[in-house]
Amino acid sequence: MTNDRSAALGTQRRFAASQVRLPEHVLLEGTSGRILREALLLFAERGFYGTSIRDLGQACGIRSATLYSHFPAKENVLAELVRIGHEEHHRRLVEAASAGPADPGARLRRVVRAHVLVHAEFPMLAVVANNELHALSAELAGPALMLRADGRQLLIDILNEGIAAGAFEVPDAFLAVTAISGMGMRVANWYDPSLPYQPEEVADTYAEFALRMTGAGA
Amino acid sequence: MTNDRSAALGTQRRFAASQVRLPEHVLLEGTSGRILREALLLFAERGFYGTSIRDLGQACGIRSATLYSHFPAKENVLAELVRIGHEEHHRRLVEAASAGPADPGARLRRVVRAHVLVHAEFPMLAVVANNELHALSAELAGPALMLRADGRQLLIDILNEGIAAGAFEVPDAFLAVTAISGMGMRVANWYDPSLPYQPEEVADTYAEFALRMTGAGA
Amino acid sequence: MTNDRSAALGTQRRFAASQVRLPEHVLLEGTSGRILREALLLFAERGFYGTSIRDLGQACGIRSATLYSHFPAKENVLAELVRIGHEEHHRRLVEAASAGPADPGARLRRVVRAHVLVHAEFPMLAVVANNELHALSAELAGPALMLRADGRQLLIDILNEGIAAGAFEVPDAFLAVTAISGMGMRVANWYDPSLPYQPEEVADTYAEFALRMTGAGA
Amino acid sequence: MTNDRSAALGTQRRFAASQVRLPEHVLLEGTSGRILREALLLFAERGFYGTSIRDLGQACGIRSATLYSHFPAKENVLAELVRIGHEEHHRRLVEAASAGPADPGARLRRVVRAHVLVHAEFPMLAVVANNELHALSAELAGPALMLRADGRQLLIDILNEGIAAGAFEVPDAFLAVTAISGMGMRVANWYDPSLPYQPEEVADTYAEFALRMTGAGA
DNA sequence: GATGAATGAGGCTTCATTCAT
DNA sequence: GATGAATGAAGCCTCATTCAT
Repeated sequence: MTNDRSAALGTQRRFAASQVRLPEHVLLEGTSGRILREALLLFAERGFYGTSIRDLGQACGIRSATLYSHFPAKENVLAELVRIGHEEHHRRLVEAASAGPADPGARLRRVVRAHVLVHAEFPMLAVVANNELHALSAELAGPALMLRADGRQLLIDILNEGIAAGAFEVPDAFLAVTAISGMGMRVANWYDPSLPYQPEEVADTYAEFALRMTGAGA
Repeated sequence: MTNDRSAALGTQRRFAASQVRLPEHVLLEGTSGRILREALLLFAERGFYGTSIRDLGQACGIRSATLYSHFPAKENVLAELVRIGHEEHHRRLVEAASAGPADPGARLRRVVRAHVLVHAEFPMLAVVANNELHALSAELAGPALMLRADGRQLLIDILNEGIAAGAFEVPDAFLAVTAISGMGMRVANWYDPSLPYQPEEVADTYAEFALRMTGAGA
Repeated sequence: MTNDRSAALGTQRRFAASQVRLPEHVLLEGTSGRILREALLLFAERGFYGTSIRDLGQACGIRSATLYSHFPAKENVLAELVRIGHEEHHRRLVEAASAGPADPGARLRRVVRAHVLVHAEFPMLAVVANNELHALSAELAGPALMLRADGRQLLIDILNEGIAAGAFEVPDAFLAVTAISGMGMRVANWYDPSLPYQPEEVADTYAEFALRMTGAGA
Repeated sequence: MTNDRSAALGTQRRFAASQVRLPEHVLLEGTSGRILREALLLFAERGFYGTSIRDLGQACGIRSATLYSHFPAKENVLAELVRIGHEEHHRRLVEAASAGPADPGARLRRVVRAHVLVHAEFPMLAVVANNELHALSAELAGPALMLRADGRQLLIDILNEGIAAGAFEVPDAFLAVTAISGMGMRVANWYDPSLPYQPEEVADTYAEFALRMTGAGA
């Protein structure tokens, strides 16, 4: 670890990443896509309430009124980003849980890798999805909250399975889940492609940490 | 782990705690104290930009204009909360690092305990300090950022020390720091006194997790 | 008179009628006709300023932009309705004044009948023509104002004629005109086909009232 | 009747009066009063939707934001005017119905006089109360509608009473009420202090008209 | 300390209209 | 004829802040 790194971290406010990225399957063409991309950056940097629609319009090169040709309201731009973020996260978690050997250790490793990877690959999206959810109405936040609960349950099940199978030995399963989940979520706040780590390296290392926490480390 | 717990977690937006708490040494008498306490709740729930001074005044039972008899501006209310949060966090970290046996494992355990404990005891304060910092001007955010960097360095030093001494064996020291730091920070988002865990239990368990991550677990 | 009737009247805002009607000779085919009919309802209910072209487009099943393929501007839709309303009113008044016995009593009866009839048969049109005229530019409002003045003069002439001939005995001719004209105009606000009165009944009765007012009642 | 008069009437859009008047008991001091007075003129001239809060603020010599120190919303300014108008109208009607000789003819004369008088004395208020009610939400319009229904019932009762007592002979009581009520309401649209009629003259003459309509004329 | 009134700036959103497709 | 996207203006309202009382 160099001082440069800590210096870089020291000035961050909400996150370190500087590149706007969205999952590949997300349509980014046209004005709608432009709006989503610029909103991702602005909402991540300044928060939903800290971003005015004039800010957003200016970033997109349109008048703020034009925004309403593409989204019903400002809130719906956020809702779309939150949806994309949660769906991508959930999709990867589910895929990781099911694809590959079924033993708890291998599953845990795959799921933690996926969890971390999505936070390292899409840090802004994760920051927005995790930190700006409170700005959505209950109606618009609902789907995301359901996916979130589902993903958490997936991790809980693996932990319980591993404990039941004698593969894991943890002081407390619930706390293990919060710890594993939490450390992965925070990756979005500090990871930056300019750091000398590939997302996969972080994912692998965090997976190793998770296995060590469960007493099943290599 | 029961489904009840995960269900309760599933509805959270920014944090689970419901009780406003500030460190004991913080003066909370008079209108100024009332303002700080209500601001803590509102900023944690809705964010700085999502809270108007009218909201704040109403919560305090005063007109918004009265606020200016106690604070120069809205931003200074946040700055004060951010200061309190970071100072408490830093004070505890430094104290934990210095008090007690000097071997890396023991120090790491004490520091992680302190880190987690402050997030479990003052979840709202931590949420505000961690998530609303971006709403402060560089000038007002500066002191907090310095304390934050200092605390992180403290953890880095312990890790490096333990590695040098052969007490710790980690894939990567930087990633270990981010993981340990991150899982502790997220405690503020899910911990709630109504959960069947005392803050100390969480702190002890997370410290155990940290030691396991460093290969020095019990 | 039952309480039911007065209760029904009690909830009215601008008018009681619920059926959109326009004079038979008005072309209502095609999209232009549809626009006129829907505008009649909306302008009557909410007023010109209270109706957006989006509202109007939606009611017609078209996009608001399509409206401009049929009318130069929103104002011209109103102008057309105002024109139709005033022309129909004027045409009927003139016809009533000229067709039939020339004695003042008979003429007054016919003219009042026509005046009331048009308000009972086309209440929405009358409400729009009478209440929304102020939303038209002077240029577009001009023709309607001329027809209106002409119609009023027609009534004035009949009154003066009857007075000169000794057929009428009124305290004040001007006030008699305002009273007769006014009570007829208000018919548009309360008449509803669901009431147990045919438009002709109302017209006959009001004509009788007018004659009584002039001292020439049956 | 001169041509001048009809010419003057010919250019009117919504009403002829040019002087802003409110009942004497209405507090008109301070900014709130100023707002009410200017709103009365503007709403009468251009309608509620045709008047922007910037228009209103400018007329009052304040910024539009200041309006919100005195009224919760634009709609509440209208609601207050509507309330004042309906209460004044209702108060006078009730007073006229009860004060004086109880025979139906005398009561009818007094009530019609009151009805007309209030429309001649406060033409703008009447125009706003009668024509802009549709711009109020159901909640805010409710009280006015109740007063209106109550006033109408009062007239209905007098008519029925007179008929039962043999004092009146009308073709139809309901239509007599609509005619009497309607001709009085329209006074607000044409009466102007510059006309060579005192409000009392109009009221007396219209009362005479009403009595003639009921067959009880002098 | 506390407040009501005032303000300038700006919030989000809708307005009527245009135009290339 | 019809439309989706765009626009400049304007809609109502709330913002944080000031200041005389």
